[in-house]
Amino acid sequence: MPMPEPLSLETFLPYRLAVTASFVSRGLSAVYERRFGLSIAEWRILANLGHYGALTAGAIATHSTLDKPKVTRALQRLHARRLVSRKMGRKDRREVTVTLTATGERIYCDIAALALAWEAQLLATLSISERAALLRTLARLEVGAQVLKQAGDAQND
Amino acid sequence: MPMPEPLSLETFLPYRLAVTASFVSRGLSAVYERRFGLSIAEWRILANLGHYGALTAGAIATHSTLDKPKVTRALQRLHARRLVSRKMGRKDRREVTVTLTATGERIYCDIAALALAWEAQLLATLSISERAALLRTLARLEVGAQVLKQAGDAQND
DNA sequence: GGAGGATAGTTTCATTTGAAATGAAATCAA
DNA sequence: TTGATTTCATTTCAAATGAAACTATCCTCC
Repeated sequence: MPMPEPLSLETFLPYRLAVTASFVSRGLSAVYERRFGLSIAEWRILANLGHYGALTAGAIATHSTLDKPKVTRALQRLHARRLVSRKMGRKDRREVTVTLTATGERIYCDIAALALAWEAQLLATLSISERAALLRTLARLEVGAQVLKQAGDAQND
Repeated sequence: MPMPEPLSLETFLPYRLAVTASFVSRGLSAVYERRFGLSIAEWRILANLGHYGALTAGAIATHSTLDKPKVTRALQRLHARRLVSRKMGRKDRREVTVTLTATGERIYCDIAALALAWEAQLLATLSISERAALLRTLARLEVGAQVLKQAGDAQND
């Protein structure tokens, strides 16, 4: 006797979320990869610096959910292209505070405009309330996933 | 004069989607990685085979949005563990048709049960209609992103 | 003050990745 | 049939990845 089919991929949320995020991410990155030669990590860092202003490398890693080596390497490339400047922390000299250069700021603004236009097209079929609901739901899932993960990890130690 | 700040990462959908998907994906994978020693790619393949039945390697790649080398390698590992069996296509002998073995089926069912339980916990804070709305919205975004990407690629050729 | 321990960022190195090349088989065209 | 073209899966190889080790600095407590 075949088991009842319990897991339908079409409606299994972790799967749908991963697939959608992958499509959206690749669609958007096509916009800036080709034109500006930036990786996803590099663009995320520019976006965080553009949005929050000067940040330490660690703060970038936290905000962007990139791991530390990725941040270090992306910053090296961005620095080589003179899109960011680095300054040793004056109080804590282990810290590196990173800022957008004028060129970096310009590129950030250019990409931000393109990214927002792309997002607007993507969201065109959703109503305002649907967009709001989506963001609210995503935020809740993010918190929920973190809580569940911690609970699971704690159980296995 | 500073430019008006247009791009807020807190509400920029591609970013939020990527972050949420990453948290959810890692949270869930913790459930089966440790207990069953399966990578995300391996589990996705099991899930597709369990759901759709026998598939060719190419069909798996399409359904799972994994690239072809990843599918090949994951199948090699699954085959070495005797969780899947491979059979040369009878009509087209380049094709490889992959099926779950009895062991594979059993592991798939075990993980499916765990995955569904995990999903249920994750979704506990959402109402039925919120869940439905989320799935509907994700599906629309997936299509939209594909269409936009094709439009963008066409422009740059 | 200095020993022990945390913390910020970098580097190392074994593993993973995926774009492109390859091989093998099918299909099309002449 | 033969030659050119396409398609399926695998392999290759240069590049990316990330866990763990490392360096430099800071902090704490005796």
